[in-house]
Amino acid sequence: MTEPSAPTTAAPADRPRPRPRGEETKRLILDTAMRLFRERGYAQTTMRAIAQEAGVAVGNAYYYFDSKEHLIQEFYSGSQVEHRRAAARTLTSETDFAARLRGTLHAGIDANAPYHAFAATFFKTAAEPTSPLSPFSADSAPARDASIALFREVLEGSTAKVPADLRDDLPELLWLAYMGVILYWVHDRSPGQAKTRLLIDRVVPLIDRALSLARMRVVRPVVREVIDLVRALRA
Amino acid sequence: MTEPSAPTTAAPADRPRPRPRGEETKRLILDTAMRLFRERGYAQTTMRAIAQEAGVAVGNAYYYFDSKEHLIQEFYSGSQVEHRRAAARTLTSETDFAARLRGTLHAGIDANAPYHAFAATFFKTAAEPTSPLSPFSADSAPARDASIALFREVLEGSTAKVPADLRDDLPELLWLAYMGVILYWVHDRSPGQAKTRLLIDRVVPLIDRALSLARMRVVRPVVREVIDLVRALRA
DNA sequence: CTCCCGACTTGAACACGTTCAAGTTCGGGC
DNA sequence: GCCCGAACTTGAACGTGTTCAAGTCGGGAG
Repeated sequence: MTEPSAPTTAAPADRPRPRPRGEETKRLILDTAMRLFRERGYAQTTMRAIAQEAGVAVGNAYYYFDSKEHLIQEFYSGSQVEHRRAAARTLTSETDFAARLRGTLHAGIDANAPYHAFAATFFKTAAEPTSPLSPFSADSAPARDASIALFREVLEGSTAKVPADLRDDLPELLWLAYMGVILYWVHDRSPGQAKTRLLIDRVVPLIDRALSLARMRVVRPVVREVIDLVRALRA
Repeated sequence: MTEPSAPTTAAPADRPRPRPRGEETKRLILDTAMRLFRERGYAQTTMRAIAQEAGVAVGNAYYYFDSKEHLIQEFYSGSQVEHRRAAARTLTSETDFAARLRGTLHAGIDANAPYHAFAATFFKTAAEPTSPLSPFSADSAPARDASIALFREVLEGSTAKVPADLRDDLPELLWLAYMGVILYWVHDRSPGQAKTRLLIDRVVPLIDRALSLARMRVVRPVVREVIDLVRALRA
Protein backbone atom coordinates (compact mmCIF):
# COMPACT_ATOMS: atom_id res chain seq x y z
CA MET A 1 0.00 0.00 0.00
CA THR A 2 2.82 2.38 0.83
CA GLU A 3 5.26 3.50 -1.81
CA PRO A 4 7.54 0.63 -2.68
CA SER A 5 11.10 1.77 -2.10
CA ALA A 6 10.81 5.53 -1.97
CA PRO A 7 13.14 7.33 -4.36
CA THR A 8 16.27 8.48 -2.65
CA THR A 9 18.84 10.94 -3.99
CA ALA A 10 17.85 13.39 -6.72
CA ALA A 11 14.72 12.81 -8.78
CA PRO A 12 15.69 10.34 -11.57
CA ALA A 13 13.12 11.67 -14.00
CA ASP A 14 15.45 11.63 -17.01
CA ARG A 15 16.11 7.93 -17.80
CA PRO A 16 13.69 5.67 -15.92
CA ARG A 17 15.09 2.21 -16.60
CA PRO A 18 15.92 1.13 -20.15
CA ARG A 19 19.54 2.14 -20.28
CA PRO A 20 20.55 0.58 -23.56
CA ARG A 21 24.09 -0.49 -23.07
CA GLY A 22 24.09 -2.81 -26.04
CA GLU A 23 22.23 -0.55 -28.41
CA GLU A 24 25.26 -0.22 -30.63
CA THR A 25 25.68 -3.98 -30.74
CA LYS A 26 22.16 -4.17 -32.09
CA ARG A 27 22.91 -1.60 -34.78
CA LEU A 28 26.13 -3.39 -35.64
CA ILE A 29 24.33 -6.69 -36.12
CA LEU A 30 21.55 -5.09 -38.13
CA ASP A 31 23.91 -3.19 -40.42
CA THR A 32 26.04 -6.26 -40.98
CA ALA A 33 22.97 -8.32 -41.78
CA MET A 34 21.60 -5.81 -44.27
CA ARG A 35 24.97 -5.58 -45.98
CA LEU A 36 25.25 -9.35 -46.32
CA PHE A 37 21.66 -9.62 -47.50
CA ARG A 38 22.42 -7.13 -50.27
CA GLU A 39 25.71 -8.82 -51.15
CA ARG A 40 24.64 -12.47 -51.10
CA GLY A 41 20.89 -12.50 -50.87
CA TYR A 42 18.74 -13.46 -47.92
CA ALA A 43 18.76 -17.24 -48.15
CA GLN A 44 22.51 -17.38 -48.82
CA THR A 45 23.26 -15.37 -45.71
CA THR A 46 23.49 -17.55 -42.61
CA MET A 47 23.02 -16.35 -39.09
CA ARG A 48 26.49 -17.71 -38.38
CA ALA A 49 27.92 -15.55 -41.16
CA ILE A 50 26.17 -12.47 -39.81
CA ALA A 51 27.43 -13.15 -36.30
CA GLN A 52 30.98 -13.87 -37.42
CA GLU A 53 31.11 -10.83 -39.70
CA ALA A 54 29.77 -8.66 -36.88
CA GLY A 55 32.23 -10.21 -34.44
CA VAL A 56 29.64 -11.54 -32.00
CA ALA A 57 28.28 -14.93 -31.05
CA VAL A 58 25.35 -16.28 -32.99
CA GLY A 59 23.24 -16.37 -29.84
CA ASN A 60 23.81 -12.68 -29.38
CA ALA A 61 21.92 -11.88 -32.57
CA TYR A 62 18.97 -13.72 -31.08
CA TYR A 63 19.17 -11.58 -27.98
CA TYR A 64 18.29 -8.56 -30.10
CA PHE A 65 16.18 -10.12 -32.85
CA ASP A 66 13.57 -12.82 -32.38
CA SER A 67 14.43 -14.50 -35.65
CA LYS A 68 16.19 -14.10 -38.95
CA GLU A 69 12.96 -12.77 -40.42
CA HIS A 70 12.74 -10.11 -37.75
CA LEU A 71 15.97 -8.68 -39.08
CA ILE A 72 13.90 -7.79 -42.13
CA GLN A 73 11.18 -6.22 -40.02
CA GLU A 74 13.57 -3.42 -39.14
CA PHE A 75 14.29 -2.78 -42.77
CA TYR A 76 10.55 -2.79 -43.34
CA SER A 77 9.81 0.14 -41.07
CA GLY A 78 12.91 1.89 -42.31
CA SER A 79 11.65 1.64 -45.85
CA GLN A 80 8.40 3.23 -44.75
CA VAL A 81 10.31 6.23 -43.44
CA GLU A 82 12.34 6.39 -46.64
CA HIS A 83 9.15 6.31 -48.71
CA ARG A 84 7.82 9.31 -46.82
CA ARG A 85 11.06 11.17 -47.33
CA ALA A 86 11.20 10.40 -51.03
CA ALA A 87 7.59 11.42 -51.52
CA ALA A 88 8.01 14.71 -49.68
CA ARG A 89 9.47 16.54 -52.66
CA THR A 90 6.44 15.80 -54.79
CA LEU A 91 3.94 16.44 -52.04
CA THR A 92 5.29 19.88 -51.24
CA SER A 93 5.50 21.07 -54.83
CA GLU A 94 2.56 19.52 -56.67
CA THR A 95 -1.15 20.13 -56.23
CA ASP A 96 -2.48 18.09 -59.15
CA PHE A 97 -3.86 14.81 -57.86
CA ALA A 98 -2.47 12.62 -60.62
CA ALA A 99 0.98 14.16 -60.30
CA ARG A 100 0.96 13.68 -56.53
CA LEU A 101 -0.16 10.07 -56.78
CA ARG A 102 2.35 9.32 -59.52
CA GLY A 103 5.20 10.88 -57.57
CA THR A 104 4.29 9.02 -54.41
CA LEU A 105 4.07 5.66 -56.15
CA HIS A 106 7.41 6.19 -57.85
CA ALA A 107 8.87 7.25 -54.52
CA GLY A 108 7.73 3.95 -53.05
CA ILE A 109 9.62 2.05 -55.73
CA ASP A 110 12.65 4.32 -55.32
CA ALA A 111 12.73 3.66 -51.60
CA ASN A 112 12.78 -0.09 -52.09
CA ALA A 113 14.82 -0.32 -55.29
CA PRO A 114 18.15 -1.13 -53.61
CA TYR A 115 16.55 -4.17 -52.06
CA HIS A 116 14.68 -5.55 -55.04
CA ALA A 117 16.98 -8.55 -55.27
CA PHE A 118 16.06 -9.88 -51.87
CA ALA A 119 12.75 -8.12 -51.46
CA ALA A 120 11.38 -11.26 -53.05
CA THR A 121 12.32 -13.29 -50.01
CA PHE A 122 11.07 -10.59 -47.74
CA PHE A 123 7.78 -10.58 -49.56
CA LYS A 124 7.54 -14.32 -49.18
CA THR A 125 7.47 -14.11 -45.42
CA ALA A 126 5.27 -11.05 -45.56
CA ALA A 127 2.65 -12.93 -47.55
CA GLU A 128 2.12 -15.46 -44.79
CA PRO A 129 -1.06 -14.33 -43.03
CA THR A 130 0.12 -15.57 -39.65
CA SER A 131 3.45 -13.80 -39.99
CA PRO A 132 3.89 -10.61 -38.01
CA LEU A 133 5.48 -9.24 -41.16
CA SER A 134 2.28 -9.41 -43.20
CA PRO A 135 1.18 -5.93 -44.22
CA PHE A 136 -2.29 -6.89 -43.05
CA SER A 137 -1.23 -8.11 -39.61
CA ALA A 138 -1.78 -6.30 -36.34
CA ASP A 139 1.96 -5.99 -35.84
CA SER A 140 2.23 -4.06 -39.07
CA ALA A 141 -0.65 -1.74 -38.18
CA PRO A 142 1.61 1.21 -37.34
CA ALA A 143 3.50 1.01 -40.63
CA ARG A 144 0.30 0.36 -42.55
CA ASP A 145 -1.53 3.28 -40.94
CA ALA A 146 1.43 5.51 -41.64
CA SER A 147 1.37 4.43 -45.26
CA ILE A 148 -2.36 5.02 -45.58
CA ALA A 149 -1.89 8.42 -43.98
CA LEU A 150 0.65 9.19 -46.70
CA PHE A 151 -1.96 8.51 -49.35
CA ARG A 152 -4.45 10.62 -47.44
CA GLU A 153 -1.93 13.40 -47.77
CA VAL A 154 -1.72 12.73 -51.50
CA LEU A 155 -5.45 13.23 -51.75
CA GLU A 156 -6.01 16.09 -49.35
CA GLY A 157 -3.15 18.20 -50.60
CA SER A 158 -4.56 18.00 -54.09
CA THR A 159 -7.09 20.04 -55.99
CA ALA A 160 -9.07 16.95 -56.94
CA LYS A 161 -12.82 17.10 -56.43
CA VAL A 162 -13.80 13.89 -54.73
CA PRO A 163 -17.31 12.94 -53.64
CA ALA A 164 -17.69 13.33 -49.89
CA ASP A 165 -18.49 9.68 -49.25
CA LEU A 166 -15.32 8.62 -51.04
CA ARG A 167 -12.95 10.99 -49.28
CA ASP A 168 -12.76 8.84 -46.16
CA ASP A 169 -12.07 5.52 -47.82
CA LEU A 170 -10.13 6.51 -50.90
CA PRO A 171 -6.75 6.70 -49.14
CA GLU A 172 -7.07 3.09 -48.07
CA LEU A 173 -7.99 2.09 -51.60
CA LEU A 174 -4.98 3.98 -52.93
CA TRP A 175 -2.81 2.14 -50.43
CA LEU A 176 -4.29 -1.12 -51.67
CA ALA A 177 -3.41 -0.11 -55.21
CA TYR A 178 0.09 0.62 -53.96
CA MET A 179 0.27 -2.89 -52.52
CA GLY A 180 -0.71 -4.15 -55.94
CA VAL A 181 2.10 -2.16 -57.52
CA ILE A 182 4.53 -3.60 -54.98
CA LEU A 183 3.29 -7.10 -55.73
CA TYR A 184 3.91 -6.50 -59.42
CA TRP A 185 7.30 -4.96 -58.68
CA VAL A 186 8.42 -7.95 -56.67
CA HIS A 187 7.65 -10.19 -59.62
CA ASP A 188 9.05 -7.72 -62.16
CA ARG A 189 12.13 -9.20 -63.82
CA SER A 190 12.51 -6.49 -66.47
CA PRO A 191 15.79 -4.48 -66.39
CA GLY A 192 15.60 -1.81 -63.74
CA GLN A 193 12.02 -2.91 -63.12
CA ALA A 194 11.04 -0.68 -66.02
CA LYS A 195 7.70 -2.37 -66.41
CA THR A 196 6.68 -1.37 -62.91
CA ARG A 197 7.43 2.25 -63.85
CA LEU A 198 5.31 1.78 -66.92
CA LEU A 199 2.54 0.33 -64.81
CA ILE A 200 2.57 3.35 -62.53
CA ASP A 201 2.65 5.88 -65.35
CA ARG A 202 -0.29 4.30 -67.07
CA VAL A 203 -2.40 3.31 -64.12
CA VAL A 204 -2.35 6.73 -62.48
CA PRO A 205 -4.23 8.47 -65.32
CA LEU A 206 -6.69 5.60 -65.20
CA ILE A 207 -7.36 6.14 -61.53
CA ASP A 208 -7.59 9.86 -62.17
CA ARG A 209 -10.11 9.28 -64.94
CA ALA A 210 -12.08 6.81 -62.86
CA LEU A 211 -12.31 9.44 -60.16
CA SER A 212 -13.89 11.85 -62.63
CA LEU A 213 -16.32 9.20 -63.76
CA ALA A 214 -17.23 8.54 -60.14
CA ARG A 215 -19.17 11.79 -60.18
CA MET A 216 -21.41 10.76 -63.04
CA ARG A 217 -24.96 9.85 -62.17
CA VAL A 218 -24.91 6.39 -63.79
CA VAL A 219 -21.70 5.45 -62.07
CA ARG A 220 -22.56 6.68 -58.61
CA PRO A 221 -24.48 3.59 -57.48
CA VAL A 222 -21.50 1.43 -58.36
CA VAL A 223 -19.18 3.67 -56.38
CA ARG A 224 -21.64 3.57 -53.51
CA GLU A 225 -21.57 -0.21 -53.50
CA VAL A 226 -17.81 -0.36 -53.63
CA ILE A 227 -17.61 1.87 -50.59
CA ASP A 228 -20.18 -0.22 -48.72
CA LEU A 229 -18.37 -3.41 -49.60
CA VAL A 230 -15.03 -2.13 -48.41
CA ARG A 231 -16.60 -1.09 -45.14
CA ALA A 232 -18.36 -4.43 -44.71
CA LEU A 233 -15.17 -6.37 -45.29
CA ARG A 234 -13.19 -4.25 -42.90
CA ALA A 235 -15.70 -4.78 -40.07
CA MET B 1 23.06 -45.84 -88.89
CA THR B 2 21.17 -49.13 -88.74
CA GLU B 3 18.39 -49.58 -86.30
CA PRO B 4 19.82 -49.73 -82.80
CA SER B 5 18.83 -53.08 -81.32
CA ALA B 6 16.00 -54.16 -83.58
CA PRO B 7 12.85 -55.06 -81.68
CA THR B 8 12.62 -58.79 -81.12
CA THR B 9 9.56 -60.69 -79.97
CA ALA B 10 6.15 -59.12 -80.50
CA ALA B 11 5.89 -55.38 -81.15
CA PRO B 12 6.19 -53.66 -77.72
CA ALA B 13 4.10 -50.70 -78.76
CA ASP B 14 2.04 -50.69 -75.58
CA ARG B 15 4.46 -49.65 -72.75
CA PRO B 16 7.73 -48.22 -74.07
CA ARG B 17 9.74 -47.72 -70.92
CA PRO B 18 8.25 -45.91 -67.91
CA ARG B 19 7.02 -48.85 -65.96
CA PRO B 20 6.13 -47.20 -62.69
CA ARG B 21 6.88 -49.80 -60.10
CA GLY B 22 6.91 -47.38 -57.22
CA GLU B 23 3.88 -45.38 -58.26
CA GLU B 24 1.93 -46.61 -55.27
CA THR B 25 4.76 -45.69 -52.96
CA LYS B 26 4.51 -42.15 -54.31
CA ARG B 27 0.76 -42.07 -53.68
CA LEU B 28 1.27 -43.48 -50.21
CA ILE B 29 3.76 -40.79 -49.32
CA LEU B 30 1.59 -38.05 -50.79
CA ASP B 31 -1.56 -39.20 -49.04
CA THR B 32 0.25 -39.54 -45.74
CA ALA B 33 1.73 -36.08 -46.13
CA MET B 34 -1.60 -34.45 -46.94
CA ARG B 35 -3.23 -36.18 -43.97
CA LEU B 36 -0.52 -35.01 -41.60
CA PHE B 37 -0.64 -31.51 -43.06
CA ARG B 38 -4.35 -31.36 -42.36
CA GLU B 39 -3.95 -32.84 -38.89
CA ARG B 40 -0.95 -30.89 -37.63
CA GLY B 41 -0.37 -28.13 -40.14
CA TYR B 42 2.45 -27.79 -42.62
CA ALA B 43 5.25 -26.45 -40.44
CA GLN B 44 4.52 -28.91 -37.63
CA THR B 45 4.77 -31.86 -39.98
CA THR B 46 8.36 -33.04 -40.41
CA MET B 47 9.64 -35.03 -43.32
CA ARG B 48 10.75 -37.63 -40.81
CA ALA B 49 7.20 -37.90 -39.51
CA ILE B 50 5.82 -38.31 -43.01
CA ALA B 51 8.36 -40.99 -43.83
CA GLN B 52 7.84 -42.85 -40.58
CA GLU B 53 4.05 -42.66 -40.83
CA ALA B 54 4.22 -43.90 -44.42
CA GLY B 55 6.64 -46.64 -43.42
CA VAL B 56 9.47 -45.57 -45.73
CA ALA B 57 12.86 -43.97 -45.30
CA VAL B 58 13.07 -40.20 -45.35
CA GLY B 59 15.30 -40.29 -48.40
CA ASN B 60 12.62 -42.18 -50.26
CA ALA B 61 10.27 -39.24 -50.08
CA TYR B 62 12.97 -37.19 -51.78
CA TYR B 63 13.15 -39.75 -54.55
CA TYR B 64 9.61 -38.88 -55.53
CA PHE B 65 9.39 -35.25 -54.46
CA ASP B 66 12.09 -32.63 -54.93
CA SER B 67 11.29 -30.93 -51.64
CA LYS B 68 8.74 -30.59 -48.91
CA GLU B 69 7.18 -27.73 -50.85
CA HIS B 70 6.77 -29.88 -53.90
CA LEU B 71 4.46 -32.10 -51.91
CA ILE B 72 2.13 -29.13 -51.96
CA GLN B 73 2.53 -28.68 -55.69
CA GLU B 74 0.63 -31.93 -56.17
CA PHE B 75 -2.19 -30.69 -54.04
CA TYR B 76 -2.09 -27.50 -56.07
CA SER B 77 -2.89 -29.17 -59.39
CA GLY B 78 -5.34 -31.46 -57.68
CA SER B 79 -7.21 -28.45 -56.36
CA GLN B 80 -7.38 -27.07 -59.90
CA VAL B 81 -9.10 -30.26 -61.05
CA GLU B 82 -11.47 -30.12 -58.10
CA HIS B 83 -12.32 -26.49 -58.90
CA ARG B 84 -13.29 -27.50 -62.43
CA ARG B 85 -15.43 -30.32 -61.12
CA ALA B 86 -17.17 -28.14 -58.56
CA ALA B 87 -17.84 -25.42 -61.12
CA ALA B 88 -19.26 -27.84 -63.69
CA ARG B 89 -22.72 -27.93 -62.11
CA THR B 90 -23.11 -24.18 -62.41
CA LEU B 91 -21.59 -23.98 -65.86
CA THR B 92 -23.91 -26.59 -67.34
CA SER B 93 -27.10 -25.17 -65.87
CA GLU B 94 -26.70 -21.39 -65.84
CA THR B 95 -26.44 -18.97 -68.75
CA ASP B 96 -26.53 -15.69 -66.86
CA PHE B 97 -23.03 -14.26 -66.64
CA ALA B 98 -23.24 -13.09 -63.04
CA ALA B 99 -24.63 -16.43 -61.90
CA ARG B 100 -21.91 -18.34 -63.74
CA LEU B 101 -19.15 -16.17 -62.32
CA ARG B 102 -20.57 -16.35 -58.83
CA GLY B 103 -20.90 -20.11 -58.97
CA THR B 104 -17.39 -20.53 -60.29
CA LEU B 105 -15.84 -18.31 -57.63
CA HIS B 106 -17.72 -20.11 -54.87
CA ALA B 107 -16.63 -23.41 -56.39
CA GLY B 108 -13.03 -22.27 -56.12
CA ILE B 109 -13.45 -21.62 -52.41
CA ASP B 110 -15.30 -24.91 -51.96
CA ALA B 111 -12.48 -26.80 -53.62
CA ASN B 112 -9.91 -25.35 -51.26
CA ALA B 113 -11.96 -25.09 -48.08
CA PRO B 114 -10.66 -28.31 -46.47
CA TYR B 115 -7.16 -26.91 -46.69
CA HIS B 116 -7.75 -23.38 -45.45
CA ALA B 117 -5.83 -24.03 -42.26
CA PHE B 118 -2.56 -24.76 -43.99
CA ALA B 119 -3.27 -23.01 -47.26
CA ALA B 120 -1.71 -20.06 -45.50
CA THR B 121 1.66 -21.76 -45.46
CA PHE B 122 1.19 -22.96 -48.95
CA PHE B 123 0.42 -19.45 -50.03
CA LYS B 124 3.55 -18.22 -48.37
CA THR B 125 5.76 -20.30 -50.59
CA ALA B 126 3.57 -19.55 -53.59
CA ALA B 127 4.07 -15.84 -53.09
CA GLU B 128 7.80 -16.10 -53.58
CA PRO B 129 8.40 -14.98 -57.15
CA THR B 130 11.31 -17.36 -57.65
CA SER B 131 9.33 -20.30 -56.35
CA PRO B 132 8.05 -22.78 -58.91
CA LEU B 133 4.83 -22.70 -56.92
CA SER B 134 4.09 -19.08 -57.71
CA PRO B 135 0.89 -18.80 -59.72
CA PHE B 136 2.79 -16.47 -62.04
CA SER B 137 5.75 -18.79 -62.59
CA ALA B 138 6.45 -20.75 -65.74
CA ASP B 139 6.08 -24.00 -63.82
CA SER B 140 2.54 -23.06 -62.94
CA ALA B 141 1.64 -22.11 -66.50
CA PRO B 142 -0.38 -25.28 -67.16
CA ALA B 143 -2.48 -24.86 -64.03
CA ARG B 144 -2.80 -21.13 -64.65
CA ASP B 145 -3.84 -21.57 -68.26
CA ALA B 146 -6.34 -24.19 -67.24
CA SER B 147 -7.77 -21.81 -64.68
CA ILE B 148 -7.98 -18.96 -67.17
CA ALA B 149 -9.66 -21.31 -69.61
CA LEU B 150 -12.25 -22.03 -66.95
CA PHE B 151 -13.08 -18.34 -66.72
CA ARG B 152 -13.23 -18.15 -70.50
CA GLU B 153 -15.87 -20.83 -70.24
CA VAL B 154 -17.70 -18.73 -67.69
CA LEU B 155 -17.82 -15.87 -70.18
CA GLU B 156 -18.45 -17.70 -73.42
CA GLY B 157 -21.19 -19.91 -72.08
CA SER B 158 -23.06 -16.85 -70.90
CA THR B 159 -25.53 -14.53 -72.57
CA ALA B 160 -23.48 -11.47 -71.59
CA LYS B 161 -22.85 -8.94 -74.31
CA VAL B 162 -19.19 -8.05 -74.13
CA PRO B 163 -17.36 -5.62 -76.42
CA ALA B 164 -15.27 -7.52 -78.94
CA ASP B 165 -11.96 -6.05 -77.80
CA LEU B 166 -12.64 -7.17 -74.24
CA ARG B 167 -13.63 -10.73 -75.04
CA ASP B 168 -10.05 -11.89 -75.47
CA ASP B 169 -8.61 -10.42 -72.30
CA LEU B 170 -11.54 -10.54 -69.92
CA PRO B 171 -10.98 -14.17 -68.86
CA GLU B 172 -7.49 -13.34 -67.69
CA LEU B 173 -8.82 -10.36 -65.77
CA LEU B 174 -11.45 -12.55 -64.16
CA TRP B 175 -8.73 -15.01 -63.19
CA LEU B 176 -6.82 -12.11 -61.66
CA ALA B 177 -9.91 -11.17 -59.69
CA TYR B 178 -10.12 -14.80 -58.58
CA MET B 179 -6.52 -14.59 -57.35
CA GLY B 180 -7.57 -11.52 -55.38
CA VAL B 181 -10.43 -13.48 -53.83
CA ILE B 182 -8.02 -16.28 -52.93
CA LEU B 183 -5.66 -13.76 -51.38
CA TYR B 184 -8.49 -12.41 -49.27
CA TRP B 185 -9.62 -15.93 -48.39
CA VAL B 186 -6.18 -16.91 -47.18
CA HIS B 187 -6.21 -13.98 -44.79
CA ASP B 188 -9.86 -14.47 -43.86
CA ARG B 189 -10.13 -15.44 -40.19
CA SER B 190 -13.93 -15.17 -39.95
CA PRO B 191 -15.80 -18.38 -39.04
CA GLY B 192 -16.19 -20.56 -42.09
CA GLN B 193 -14.54 -17.79 -44.09
CA ALA B 194 -17.95 -16.17 -44.30
CA LYS B 195 -16.49 -12.84 -45.27
CA THR B 196 -14.96 -14.30 -48.40
CA ARG B 197 -18.42 -15.56 -49.38
CA LEU B 198 -19.74 -12.08 -48.75
CA LEU B 199 -16.97 -10.63 -50.87
CA ILE B 200 -17.88 -12.90 -53.77
CA ASP B 201 -21.61 -12.24 -53.52
CA ARG B 202 -21.11 -8.52 -53.57
CA VAL B 203 -18.24 -8.19 -55.98
CA VAL B 204 -19.87 -10.25 -58.72
CA PRO B 205 -22.76 -7.82 -59.28
CA LEU B 206 -20.18 -5.05 -59.34
CA ILE B 207 -18.23 -6.74 -62.09
CA ASP B 208 -21.46 -7.42 -63.90
CA ARG B 209 -22.45 -3.77 -63.63
CA ALA B 210 -19.02 -2.59 -64.67
CA LEU B 211 -19.33 -4.77 -67.75
CA SER B 212 -22.53 -2.98 -68.69
CA LEU B 213 -20.92 0.38 -68.13
CA ALA B 214 -18.04 -0.70 -70.36
CA ARG B 215 -20.35 -0.26 -73.33
CA MET B 216 -21.08 3.39 -72.59
CA ARG B 217 -19.42 5.93 -74.82
CA VAL B 218 -17.77 7.92 -72.00
CA VAL B 219 -16.34 4.82 -70.41
CA ARG B 220 -15.02 3.19 -73.56
CA PRO B 221 -11.71 5.06 -73.68
CA VAL B 222 -10.94 3.96 -70.15
CA VAL B 223 -11.70 0.36 -71.02
CA ARG B 224 -9.54 0.71 -74.10
CA GLU B 225 -6.64 1.90 -71.99
CA VAL B 226 -7.01 -0.87 -69.46
CA ILE B 227 -6.84 -3.42 -72.25
CA ASP B 228 -3.77 -1.78 -73.75
CA LEU B 229 -2.08 -1.65 -70.37
CA VAL B 230 -2.72 -5.29 -69.63
CA ARG B 231 -1.27 -6.22 -73.01
CA ALA B 232 1.76 -4.00 -72.52
CA LEU B 233 2.52 -5.51 -69.12
CA ARG B 234 2.15 -9.02 -70.39
CA ALA B 235 4.59 -8.49 -73.25
C1' DC C 1 36.29 -1.76 -1.66
C1' DT C 2 32.99 -5.55 -2.06
C1' DC C 3 29.01 -7.63 -3.36
C1' DC C 4 24.98 -8.14 -6.09
C1' DC C 5 21.90 -8.13 -9.86
C1' DG C 6 20.39 -7.47 -14.20
C1' DA C 7 21.99 -6.51 -18.82
C1' DC C 8 24.51 -8.66 -21.96
C1' DT C 9 27.35 -12.53 -24.25
C1' DT C 10 28.79 -17.11 -25.31
C1' DG C 11 28.93 -21.52 -28.00
C1' DA C 12 27.52 -26.17 -27.71
C1' DA C 13 23.32 -28.65 -28.61
C1' DC C 14 18.88 -29.48 -30.92
C1' DA C 15 15.46 -30.21 -34.70
C1' DC C 16 14.69 -29.80 -39.13
C1' DG C 17 15.10 -30.03 -44.50
C1' DT C 18 18.06 -32.02 -47.61
C1' DT C 19 21.83 -34.93 -49.81
C1' DC C 20 24.18 -38.96 -51.19
C1' DA C 21 26.92 -43.08 -51.37
C1' DA C 22 25.67 -47.48 -50.71
C1' DG C 23 22.56 -50.99 -50.91
C1' DT C 24 18.27 -53.92 -52.54
C1' DT C 25 14.82 -55.51 -55.81
C1' DC C 26 13.12 -57.04 -60.07
C1' DG C 27 12.17 -57.89 -65.00
C1' DG C 28 14.11 -59.34 -69.04
C1' DG C 29 18.17 -60.93 -72.17
C1' DC C 30 21.27 -64.77 -72.64
C1' DG D 1 19.40 -70.62 -64.12
C1' DC D 2 22.28 -66.47 -64.30
C1' DC D 3 23.33 -61.90 -64.69
C1' DC D 4 22.81 -56.99 -65.77
C1' DG D 5 21.15 -52.52 -65.21
C1' DA D 6 17.66 -49.52 -63.96
C1' DA D 7 14.31 -48.49 -60.59
C1' DC D 8 13.90 -48.06 -56.12
C1' DT D 9 15.21 -47.81 -51.00
C1' DT D 10 18.01 -46.82 -47.09
C1' DG D 11 19.80 -44.03 -43.14
C1' DA D 12 23.80 -41.60 -41.68
C1' DA D 13 25.64 -37.07 -42.35
C1' DC D 14 25.53 -32.07 -43.51
C1' DG D 15 24.13 -27.20 -43.07
C1' DT D 16 20.81 -24.35 -41.27
C1' DG D 17 17.79 -21.56 -37.87
C1' DT D 18 17.04 -21.56 -33.14
C1' DT D 19 17.46 -22.45 -27.99
C1' DC D 20 19.49 -22.32 -23.56
C1' DA D 21 22.27 -23.10 -19.50
C1' DA D 22 26.17 -21.03 -18.27
C1' DG D 23 28.88 -17.51 -18.10
C1' DT D 24 30.85 -12.19 -18.12
C1' DC D 25 30.44 -7.42 -17.28
C1' DG D 26 29.47 -2.99 -15.01
C1' DG D 27 27.59 0.17 -11.96
C1' DG D 28 25.32 1.21 -7.83
C1' DA D 29 24.15 -0.02 -2.67
C1' DG D 30 26.34 -1.11 1.63
